[in-house]
Amino acid sequence: MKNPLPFLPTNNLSESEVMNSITIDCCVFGFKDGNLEVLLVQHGEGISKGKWGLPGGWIKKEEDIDVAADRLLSELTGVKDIYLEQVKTFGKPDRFPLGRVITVGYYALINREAFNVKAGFTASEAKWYGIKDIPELIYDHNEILQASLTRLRGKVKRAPIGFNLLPEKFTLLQLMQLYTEILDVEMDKSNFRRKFLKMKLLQDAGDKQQGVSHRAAKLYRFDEEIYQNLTRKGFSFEF
Amino acid sequence: MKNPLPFLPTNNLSESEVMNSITIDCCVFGFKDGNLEVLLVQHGEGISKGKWGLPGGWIKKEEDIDVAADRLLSELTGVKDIYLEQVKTFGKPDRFPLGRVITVGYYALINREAFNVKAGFTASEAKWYGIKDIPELIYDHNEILQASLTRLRGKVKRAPIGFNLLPEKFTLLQLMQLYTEILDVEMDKSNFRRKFLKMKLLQDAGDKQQGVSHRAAKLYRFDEEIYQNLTRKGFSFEF
DNA sequence: TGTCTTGTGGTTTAATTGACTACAAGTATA
DNA sequence: TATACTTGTAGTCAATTAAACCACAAGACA
Repeated sequence: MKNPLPFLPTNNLSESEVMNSITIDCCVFGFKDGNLEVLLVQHGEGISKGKWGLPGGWIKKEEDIDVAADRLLSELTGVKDIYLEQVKTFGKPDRFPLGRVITVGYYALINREAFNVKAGFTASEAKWYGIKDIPELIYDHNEILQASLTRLRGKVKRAPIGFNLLPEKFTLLQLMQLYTEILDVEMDKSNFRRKFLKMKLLQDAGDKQQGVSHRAAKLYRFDEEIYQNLTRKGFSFEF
Repeated sequence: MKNPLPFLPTNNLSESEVMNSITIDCCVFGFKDGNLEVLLVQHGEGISKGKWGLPGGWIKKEEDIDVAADRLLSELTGVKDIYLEQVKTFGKPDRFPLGRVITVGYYALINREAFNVKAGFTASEAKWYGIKDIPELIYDHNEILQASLTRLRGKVKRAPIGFNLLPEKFTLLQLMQLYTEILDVEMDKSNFRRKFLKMKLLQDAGDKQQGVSHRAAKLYRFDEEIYQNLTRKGFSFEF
């Protein structure tokens, strides 16, 4: 059966290898210098040439959709086991201009210090954009991005997923800035400190910041094991 | 193009009218006598004959997926404008035994007093099951139901959607029982009362219960307008 | 030495929660 | 008519939590 939609990039997959009416689009979040950013790619071919959009691609015929999202992401970033969560499926009949394509939206959180975006994927270029400086994107990608952001904001209050955006060791102020940026609220550093330490989710890393021009802050590490215990009881990060 | 999956019921749609690799399944919640229930249908034809599952169906080629879910539901229940929310898309390659079919899961909340399930749909029979008495369902429908329930539990704490399960006028104790049942927690009627009234979401309906063998309780009504105002500020139903 | 910045440990006060008590308003029935 | 029974409604009180601040320590830098 011929792929009825030959106008979409196929990520080096032949047309017969993929499902022909459903794709995946992924909103990759990163955090740098206190700013929340999103990884966008510039389409190098087809009708969207030159425009920015979310990275995405086809699902293989015998591939789980979560696996497809994971594959797409490691093809793009070179990193495996990225935090990934399905957001929503977008299915307006006219969302894609050249045919009916439904897309499953995901968002991902990555530690920007630990990877480099691979060039040459299906896109000619990839670039980080600050969350407040998102340009007009192709198709309904602005809507997907907005839904991802809303989901991230909700999730971050109920589960400690924010750590996926930070390096392994971090200071309490960095953590607070992360929450401040994601939730877009001001908070008191002293109250944040007390509240977060009381949860006992953080492990003292032993050492301190290096090379800063002020008093060096203690470094902490997120303790996955302790978290698993707390998860059963459930807890909240309302600030 | 011939529908490659002629073994699925098509809800009176011809094969050429639908997308052939994607369906919708819907978990319909109802509330009766203090119990949370789910509407299941028994498949009357095909390989799943005799087994129970969630109501579902195909998406038309030019139809938004949310619209398709809404259509499916009003075909089944005869009620329009039912509260409906997309939960998640399920895409394991082997979830459906006879071919690759991805399904978008929704859940719906309906007021059981306001409708009758229509017989004859794609199913030979439809029946309400208590949330604690769900049988083994076809395909991955148990998983879809579980995800829907989890989503409902989360959502009900952050938005006043529970009212969709109640008749227009209800007592505070009915409302509390609804929360008790959905969240599976005990609560104090007096504290519940205080907390809920403080939100000022409820409008005094003016009259009282009729025909009960005890002191008649005041009836309340959910005030959509007031809710819209509060929504902007955000609020929580933690009990 | 003094000043600047950021980190860290507190206090104070108001608001919220959870557990509980008391009683009011009806119905059923003896 | 009186009594018990059930559910609705109101209020108390101790314990906890949250928000707004304050004070100072630890280093860097001039």
